Amino acid sequence: MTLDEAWRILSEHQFKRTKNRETLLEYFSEHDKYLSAMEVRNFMAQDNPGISYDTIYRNLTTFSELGILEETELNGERHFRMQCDAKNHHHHFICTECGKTRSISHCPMETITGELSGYEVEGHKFEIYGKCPICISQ
Amino acid sequence: MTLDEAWRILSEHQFKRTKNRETLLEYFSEHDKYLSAMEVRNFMAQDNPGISYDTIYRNLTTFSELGILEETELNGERHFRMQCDAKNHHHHFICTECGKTRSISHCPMETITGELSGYEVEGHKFEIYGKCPICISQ
DNA sequence: ACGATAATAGTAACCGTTACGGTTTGTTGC
DNA sequence: GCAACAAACCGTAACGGTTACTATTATCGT
Repeated sequence: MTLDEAWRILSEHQFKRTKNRETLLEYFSEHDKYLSAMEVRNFMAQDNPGISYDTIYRNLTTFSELGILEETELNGERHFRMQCDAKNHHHHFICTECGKTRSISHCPMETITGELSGYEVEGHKFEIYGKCPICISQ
Repeated sequence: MTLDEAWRILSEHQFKRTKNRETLLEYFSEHDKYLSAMEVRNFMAQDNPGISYDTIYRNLTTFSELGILEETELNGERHFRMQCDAKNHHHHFICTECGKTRSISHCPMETITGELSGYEVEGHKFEIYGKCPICISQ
């Protein structure tokens, strides 16, 4: 997702354009990986040393709900990344070393819904963990 | 997994048979669902009102490492259930209403490893969330 | 039954997250 | 551009699940 798309979604929902949100989106647009709330906070504190946790978490949660960010839980902490392809449903390989991700086009749900007749499927999570080629060679 | 199998694994690893562990295993053997650490604590407190968090978490972690329990993270809390089939790799549908689970035999990794040449896969998570037939009809 | 050592109780610290009251900032209509 | 209103923010404290520590107790091989 581009910055322009993100800002369009925000303005459509009457969210204001603030310096904090600019910094936050800029940070995510430059990283192709899941980032913890603390990593986000540390980056934003460079521009704005007194930034509040309230601001960090409120915006991360809002952006996640709007589909601007993707969220997942790694090691008991909330992690976020820029929504990479809102149109096409997909999953991720996540490098446990550097955190970088790689999209997986295949979705297992296609072949499974038949196995769950009588059940109401609301969602699913499919993530693969391991080492990416760069981290393997180091 | 049966209680006997669990105790065999424990004794093989020189873990002692204690009242707390008996209560804990009994509780899991009677529930076909993921239970939070707090649910476990509340149950065990009936027998042993002064039970320590240390005891709860140490045993849950130990049992999980030994493969007696399965562990997953739901809503930011650690949840555990009796290992249902240690031999055959499988995944779960998890009812978001009652917490009960249903095994899914199909594993998506079989069809995906080819897509990840150059990557070192260490693990994966595949969970389906929704409502089970019983909760739908209520 | 004894002694070595694992297991536990009681309690406090830890850490990521959430919540709150008061202040500042962005936007909208003039 | 300015006022007014609501949204967004800061500073800080509370919260909840988890982890850690020390002294005490229980288990098990001998």
